[in-house]
Amino acid sequence: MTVTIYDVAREAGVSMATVSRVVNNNPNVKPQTRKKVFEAIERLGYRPNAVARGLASKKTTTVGVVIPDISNPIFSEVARGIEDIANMYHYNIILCNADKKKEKEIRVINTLLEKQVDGLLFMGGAITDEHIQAFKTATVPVVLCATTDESGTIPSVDIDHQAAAFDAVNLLIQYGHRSIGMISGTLQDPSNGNARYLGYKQALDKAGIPFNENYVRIGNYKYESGIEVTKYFLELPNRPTAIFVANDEMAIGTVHAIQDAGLKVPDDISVISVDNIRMASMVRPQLTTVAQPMYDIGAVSMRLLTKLMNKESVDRSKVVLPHEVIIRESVAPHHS
Amino acid sequence: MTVTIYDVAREAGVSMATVSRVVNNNPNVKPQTRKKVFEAIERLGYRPNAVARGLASKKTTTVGVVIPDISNPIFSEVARGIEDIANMYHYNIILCNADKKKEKEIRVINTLLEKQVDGLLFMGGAITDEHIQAFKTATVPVVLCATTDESGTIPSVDIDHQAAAFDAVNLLIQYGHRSIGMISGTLQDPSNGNARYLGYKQALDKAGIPFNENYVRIGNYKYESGIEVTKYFLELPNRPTAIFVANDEMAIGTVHAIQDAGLKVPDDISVISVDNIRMASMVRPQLTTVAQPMYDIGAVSMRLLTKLMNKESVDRSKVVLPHEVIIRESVAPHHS
DNA sequence: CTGTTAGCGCATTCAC
DNA sequence: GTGAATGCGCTAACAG
Repeated sequence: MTVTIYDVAREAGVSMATVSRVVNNNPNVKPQTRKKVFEAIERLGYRPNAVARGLASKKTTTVGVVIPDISNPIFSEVARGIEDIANMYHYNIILCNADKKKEKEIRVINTLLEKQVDGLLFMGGAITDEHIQAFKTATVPVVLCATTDESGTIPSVDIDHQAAAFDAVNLLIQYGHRSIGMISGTLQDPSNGNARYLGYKQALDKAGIPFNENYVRIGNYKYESGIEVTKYFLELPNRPTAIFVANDEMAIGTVHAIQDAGLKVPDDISVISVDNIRMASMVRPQLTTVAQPMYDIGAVSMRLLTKLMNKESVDRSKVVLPHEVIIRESVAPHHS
Repeated sequence: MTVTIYDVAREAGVSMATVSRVVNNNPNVKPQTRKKVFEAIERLGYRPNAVARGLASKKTTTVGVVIPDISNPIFSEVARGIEDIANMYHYNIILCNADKKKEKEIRVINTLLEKQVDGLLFMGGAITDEHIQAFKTATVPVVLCATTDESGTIPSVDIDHQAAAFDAVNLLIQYGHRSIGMISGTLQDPSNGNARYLGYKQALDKAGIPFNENYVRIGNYKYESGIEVTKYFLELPNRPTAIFVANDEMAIGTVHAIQDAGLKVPDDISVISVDNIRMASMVRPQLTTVAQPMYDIGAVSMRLLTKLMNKESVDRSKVVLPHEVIIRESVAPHHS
């Protein structure tokens, strides 16, 4: 039924070792023999069995990528970066969606490890002890991308979320705003949600603006959430003149909520966020935001992983990529 | 270094066959023995090697999914449907992005087949002879989702794109529009791009509206493309009063181009499209569009694949799921 | 340059 | 219920 390397060997009148050599591009084969083998392969429609190869060689040339939420544009952009570099180094990648569920993340890590991937890339999300535990059982290298672990034991590639948030809020302050609201993500995630919150506080602090609890509300990173929380701000007796939103998607909700209330962005209220997903320039006004180099985060983390898999030495196993403030149309100076 | 089934056997004082049985939930094991084995597994931190298992059993319990463009929300939603059903039937799925390149699609199909997946799901995109050829070499079942092949030889799950387009344009006509532009995708793709074009023509035809070549322009499904093409329409001496756009993303571009020109949607120009991605309701005005049941397309195709993998008989191997016109805010009656 | 020989880690007969 | 033996398809020494 299925044609094996042995069938090819017989057909070509050589040994299976030779077939293996030509299939694996081993140079130690006479061109003539190589040709014979290729013809036999063609004739028989032979397709190498990666499973058998993996068992024999103890390498699968594939890396597992766990993606927290396949429908989140951030992660899909990171995935592109991962892929391009993976292809460059001739690794296959297998993507596993984890649906934002911690339990599923752990499960996926384990099945990936069972499948004997040569390395693991873990994207996004908060890193808990359970994660660390799962990573520890791995005999292959692991790198985090677009997230970090607090303990700092696992190689990672990410931006400095606190600094990014700081820069965003700081821009608002430079534009004369002093009543600045924030729509945050969950504070439970230290590497991301909480970091952005800290950046916000830090910027206020530096400018000598007192922190006002009523100016901070928690959203869930979704568009609808942005709308909802913004309504709260709009009903405040002294509503903020600018809002810092933890991600672009919520920020679009914020813009629409403001517009739906008959106000204008940025004339009445300025809005700034973080991420710079494609959608950020698919709104009117276009979003001013702090860009995360998503593609690069993916590319660099994959490159780091290849080094680790090759047992090359790496200087820093925790790399922080630069972010950039992208000025568009949603922020204006505050006129008092 | 790595602990094998054999180590567990020794540790538990049983044979490897027994360990294999408990790992695979074979009922023919005395509870007491089972317990001993589990303890040994725990103690040693044994993790089954899926590669070895795959070689021995000739099954990998994983299905390969090729996704044409991971950053396209349509496909990621379809992928969710696939995943949920796959989990339900205890299959792992490995996602492979093909970057909208035919050459890469073929390559990915082949590596997936080499990896001995138990089945293959091919998403989106035009199906060429090369694809068919690649599928033919597969010894495992293949199903297409969100696309169809013309020859009808491969099982598939999709909507009737022509009918969907027809319904969209028909709505416009019922609202009194007779000057209806269309922004199409490539006409090279029979199952999708061309089908929507045919639906447009069909609707005009039925209403006795003469077809006007200048009212049809080809875009590339991207936001920017929607903007660009719409500008062309706006400069037409007798510009259309309504535009049918082949997908939501371009339609958002259309809406913005119209607004940027100082006109209003839908008061001045109505816009309707196809897909109903999340973003369709993240614009002002919210898009009236024909919904594709993306999640269901994924779920149904995965279900179909499980049947095929089990060699169960299926009644129809080409299933067409219903679409639905979603009325929102971007279409208004035409006032002459 | 090419062939022979051993496994890789496990599922699966077939006995007992 | 359990164990012993065999082989899945291939790579990797090793020998020649």
